[in-house]
Amino acid sequence: MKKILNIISEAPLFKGLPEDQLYKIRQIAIDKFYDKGKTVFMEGNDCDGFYIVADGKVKIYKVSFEGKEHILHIYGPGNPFGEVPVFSGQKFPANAETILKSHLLFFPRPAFVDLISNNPSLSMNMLAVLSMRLRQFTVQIENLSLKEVPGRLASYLVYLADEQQTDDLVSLTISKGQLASLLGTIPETLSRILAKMNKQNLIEVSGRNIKLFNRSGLEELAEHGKLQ
Amino acid sequence: MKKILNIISEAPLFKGLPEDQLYKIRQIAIDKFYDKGKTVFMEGNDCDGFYIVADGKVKIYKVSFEGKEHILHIYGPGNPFGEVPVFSGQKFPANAETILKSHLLFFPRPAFVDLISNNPSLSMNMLAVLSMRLRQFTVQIENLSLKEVPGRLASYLVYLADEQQTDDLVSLTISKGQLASLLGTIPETLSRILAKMNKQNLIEVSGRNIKLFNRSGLEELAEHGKLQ
DNA sequence: CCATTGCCTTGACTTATGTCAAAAAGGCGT
DNA sequence: ACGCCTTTTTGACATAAGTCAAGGCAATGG
Repeated sequence: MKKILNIISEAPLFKGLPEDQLYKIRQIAIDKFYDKGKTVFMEGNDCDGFYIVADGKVKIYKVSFEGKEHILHIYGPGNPFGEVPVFSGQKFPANAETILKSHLLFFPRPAFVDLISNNPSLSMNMLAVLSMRLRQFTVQIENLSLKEVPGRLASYLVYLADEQQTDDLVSLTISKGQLASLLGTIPETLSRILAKMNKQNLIEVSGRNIKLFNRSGLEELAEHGKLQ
Repeated sequence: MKKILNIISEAPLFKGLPEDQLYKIRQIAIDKFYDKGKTVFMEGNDCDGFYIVADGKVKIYKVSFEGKEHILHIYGPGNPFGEVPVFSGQKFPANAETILKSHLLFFPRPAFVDLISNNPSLSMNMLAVLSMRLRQFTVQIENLSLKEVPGRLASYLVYLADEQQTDDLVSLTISKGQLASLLGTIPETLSRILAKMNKQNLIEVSGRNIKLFNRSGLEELAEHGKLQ
């Protein structure tokens, strides 16, 4: 129970809130447990609340008519998801599925709306979180429309290195198939591009571990595209 | 002056607010006038506030290293833009430029943050607006990664027909070059696809007016892709 | 130790879309 | 009506990336 309060207090959404508020928030949160590969909600479902990942990992994705899947985000501990329709008052715009055994906190819409409309600093936090999301989407759209796959991959690798605070050895936290989907491409293409980057001594791939030989080269690639 | 209050009261951001609040909002808004083709802000600029279009039209776009431009949105009267960094506290994530002679309302950040943190229903509105934006972005990303250009164009035409409340004759409010950029492609490709759709009796193009001969065919195309 | 399963890679091929260059079609002011 | 400009269309071509099919690799469990 204490651990949960910890997660809540460290989630971006609730950061900096006074302790009594955190308690109230904990009180309206409902614990939900999922095995790996379980659906949390599906596109078109009515939204009765949103989630925060306490433990595990969740992918948010859309599926094309032909069944091709595109992953929009992968969220881990502390990240909220499904909060958009809470405010826009519509159905879920995408699917959510656990990719690990997960523990989620569910915040029912009415209770949360109540909470937020009585707590300015919570609503400011919420605005900040949504704004960050919008910013990330802007980057993602830029990547999809302005860069080719090698550029997107390079961005991702640099981003990973940043996140993992290393400048030469990153490890993928998702399968290559999922990475392909996250980058808006297919496994075959990803595989070929990784091989090409290998050949050009930009990186060295062994399984899910990738050594970055030439970080500035990757950054350049992420910026300007072309992997001749 | 009265007209401005009208615009404010009808903007989604401020819809449903009590009159005294609208006055306060009007008081912190600064009028700015731009000729066509003027830059409002550029990517990386410090954000000192956000804008609402009172009159005219503004494009939000990103530019790739090679100078290729991708339009993210086009906003008209009543739409806010540039509000993301107000809350995420960062620089502008994209460029904004008028595509018509425009009258914008500028809301300085400190005054607006002040306003919002003292007014729960304004912050709820703001949350709803940001959520809608996120939803639109989700659709846009889906389009870019899951559909080919014909599908994206078909979506856009159906959307336009909806917006213009007609089921057979729509008129583009932007140039074809700009439309291409909005769809994440180039004018040549757009032109060819329009010609193809013509040949298949889906539409008839004359200048900026497009007759939709087969709306359900377009909807199908928007869903499933492929224009054989 | 082998077989099964899921994940990843490779090869051959197709196709959508971008590039470059030039012509055609529209606006607009004089 | 004229030339000047921008926008749009067309054509020939190049290429990134998807499709299909097969094979390799690694981990897991009998």
